[in-house]
Amino acid sequence: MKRKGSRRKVSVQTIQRLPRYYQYISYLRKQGIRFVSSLKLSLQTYVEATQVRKDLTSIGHTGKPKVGYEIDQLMNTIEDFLGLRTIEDAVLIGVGHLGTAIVQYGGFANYGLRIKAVFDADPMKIGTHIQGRVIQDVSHVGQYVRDHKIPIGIMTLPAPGAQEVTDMLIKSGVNAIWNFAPINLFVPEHVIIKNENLAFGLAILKYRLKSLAERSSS
Amino acid sequence: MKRKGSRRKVSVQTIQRLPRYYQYISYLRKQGIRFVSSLKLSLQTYVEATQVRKDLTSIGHTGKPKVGYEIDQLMNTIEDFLGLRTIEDAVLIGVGHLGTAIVQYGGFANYGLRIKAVFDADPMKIGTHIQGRVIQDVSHVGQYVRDHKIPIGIMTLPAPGAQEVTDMLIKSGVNAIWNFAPINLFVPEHVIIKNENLAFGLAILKYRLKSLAERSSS
DNA sequence: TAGATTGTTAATCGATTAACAATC
DNA sequence: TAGATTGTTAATCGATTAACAATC
Repeated sequence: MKRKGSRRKVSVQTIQRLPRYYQYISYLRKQGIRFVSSLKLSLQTYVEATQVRKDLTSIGHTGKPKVGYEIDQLMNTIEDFLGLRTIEDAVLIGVGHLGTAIVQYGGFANYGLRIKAVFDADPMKIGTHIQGRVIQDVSHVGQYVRDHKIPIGIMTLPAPGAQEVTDMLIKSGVNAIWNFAPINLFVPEHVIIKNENLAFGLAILKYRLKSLAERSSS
Repeated sequence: MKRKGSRRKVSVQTIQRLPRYYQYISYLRKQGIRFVSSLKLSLQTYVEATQVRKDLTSIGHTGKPKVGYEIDQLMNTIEDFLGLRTIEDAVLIGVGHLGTAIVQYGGFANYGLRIKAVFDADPMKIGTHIQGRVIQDVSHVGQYVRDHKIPIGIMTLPAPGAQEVTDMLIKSGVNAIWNFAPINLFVPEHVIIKNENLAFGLAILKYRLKSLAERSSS
């Protein structure tokens, strides 16, 4: 394995912007468009054009003056950088509506996620099917993770019990937890945790609405 | 209305951290705990204690040396600052699994959101019920928004068609769009847009997994 | 070629962190 | 009181922006 020289560290801000560029160029590509400029990316993502160029430079991508960035190439670069082409297996725990939405949504396949098995605690659900998968008893998830060396656990279960199941998954060997339960899950240092909480986005939306109302009333 | 003097502008970073503090202190409060220190908040949210104190100062909240912050008061301050106590009405368009999950989740009520009516394009769904609401024909949503002066539209429909429905909502007078369709929606300047995309979180998780693998292999 | 667009250096800006006095 | 914890000023750090030369 050759190293491409020690790159400067890429900031978390840059990493958070990359998926947004990626979403847009995926869309352009579907339309058959082959090149994109930093200015176009800027207008679409509300990131300064200079910042776009810096971000792309920082992950080792270069464009052509007067032409811009070749979309196919850029997709490859971003996919490689974020590791989207490595397909990772996951188990999902909690087959409620949110869990079902995640299992059914085909888009995650593009990001290298494969949901291998789903689990629930509800005896009424266990044994039924969803998207070609049998819903299994959550008490068997540890064994499954161990047997299949699953690296990712997706938590779409209610908050009570979520930490317990997380602990079990980690003991069984998962490396990462993608958490949608409305609770901050704790994991040991060597485990990756991504806590999502839909209410956070709502809080920010409400704040902006409030600010809007204050502005227009003054 | 008295003004509390012109406060310095609160940064977006601070605003993004507030919901995390809020989640944690809500949890503490349920346990009957009355005070919290900046250090405890720091350990829970991975924000430096100094930063926590600065954030709280910046929204006009003060604590007591040696005691910390009174949780009830702090909840009030954050709720007021973010505007969570103002209850706003919303319509939701797209009653798939994600839409259903959002309608059913009781937690949003704490953030001042009331989903008044739900809409879908599927004739099989129109007329059926969900959580005490009749699913209405999406072609009537504009009229509904106008008649009831609804300020928020929640988009949980597939990407194709999402922009059209958004345009209609805006023409009918909504002030804000909370978008879960996997597409960047465009709105005029005076309208608030919050684009959510679950895949973005996944991309970041994948990146961390990749980095973890690289570290441990070297 | 002329002009558009990239890549990069330098300047700015603002967020974070460190240090510590104030105080309950 | 002594000590823990807040609130704030000053220092640092790094991200963003501006400017512009390079170049296709």
